[in-house]
Amino acid sequence: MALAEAILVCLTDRPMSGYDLAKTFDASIGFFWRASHQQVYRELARLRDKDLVESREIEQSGRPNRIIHTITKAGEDVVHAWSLKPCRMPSVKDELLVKLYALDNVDIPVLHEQLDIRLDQHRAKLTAYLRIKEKFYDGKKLTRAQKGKLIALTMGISNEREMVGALGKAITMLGEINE
Amino acid sequence: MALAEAILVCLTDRPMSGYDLAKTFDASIGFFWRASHQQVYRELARLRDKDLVESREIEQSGRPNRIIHTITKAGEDVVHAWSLKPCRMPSVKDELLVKLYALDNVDIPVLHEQLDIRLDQHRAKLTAYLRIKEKFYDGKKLTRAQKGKLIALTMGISNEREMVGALGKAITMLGEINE
DNA sequence: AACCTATATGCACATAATTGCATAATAAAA
DNA sequence: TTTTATTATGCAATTATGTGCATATAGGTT
Repeated sequence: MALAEAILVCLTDRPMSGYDLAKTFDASIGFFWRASHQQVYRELARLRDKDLVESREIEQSGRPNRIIHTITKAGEDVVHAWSLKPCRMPSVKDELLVKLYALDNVDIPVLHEQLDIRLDQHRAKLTAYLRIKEKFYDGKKLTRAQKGKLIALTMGISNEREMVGALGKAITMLGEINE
Repeated sequence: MALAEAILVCLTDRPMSGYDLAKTFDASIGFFWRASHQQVYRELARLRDKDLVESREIEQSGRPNRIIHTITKAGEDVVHAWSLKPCRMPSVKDELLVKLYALDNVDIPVLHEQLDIRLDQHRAKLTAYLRIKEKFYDGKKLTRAQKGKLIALTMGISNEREMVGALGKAITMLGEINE
């Protein structure tokens, strides 16, 4: 249910359209909570029904009107209440690890490729995170809100770096099996 | 959809009851793909409908009869076909990181506690994984299937170790904000 | 005596997520 | 000239996941 809260959190920063939010979920906050644009629009409708956001339409010509969503007082209260509730452990669901676990029932050269692909994906993420850190955080005077985002980003970086290392090791171990 | 495949993979090892599978999902394969016993029973019914497993009942007295599920040839084919399909990136959804991201809208002492709790959870996981590695893999002669499980476990260990380190660092960074 | 754990199965309801579809205009690139 | 990307919204159907409930017995603990 924390998609609602993630959206509300974004709106505490500034009022946004569904489109803006969807983009935000493809970048910044999406590093920690992934959601598609369809999910965002659906959740926005629910938030509006519960009066946690207020929506007003901005006329545009040539394309659909923008609908700008603003968090309400009730919405802010929901965010605060959520911040007090314990966090769940993110549920582990990784097909790649299941395939390693099931090594005897799996095509090993294909698995090798899949590990390489995953390694590239984590390398790409790491590069993206490092670029953001350098561009927006390094050597800058930061507000408290920015410091929070930096802590989250730092965890992301550490995570991706570890995955790159661990996948490299896994690929080596897998290679040694066939010798 | 890989719950179906995860179950089938377990059944390639040996025929099992739903209860056995549920226990397996609380331990070994559950480290990489989490599922509750309700999910397992429901998925087993679906696998039976598709003739990917064969189920036979074993009479017992005093408690419900055991239903032993055996993977069929069609089931093995499904596992093999699955092994050739590309793996998805596990979808990131971590409330704790969202709370850090939203630092300005969050109760900081409570967040501090939540980070401590998460740190303990990862420490506990790390300890459990290390114990399993020591007990079942270290200094033993391993089959290929076991080597696969060891690679997956090694990645799990590396992951947990990194999380413990990163959370420690995050807690320090959070502490420095309030100074 | 009351409670907890293990064994063993599963339904029903609710919430969440994915996938495909649908619309509609502009501007730039191939 | 056709295709693709960008802006902008959203529904419908399906699949997946989570939560609570329900049953039933044996054996050990407080």
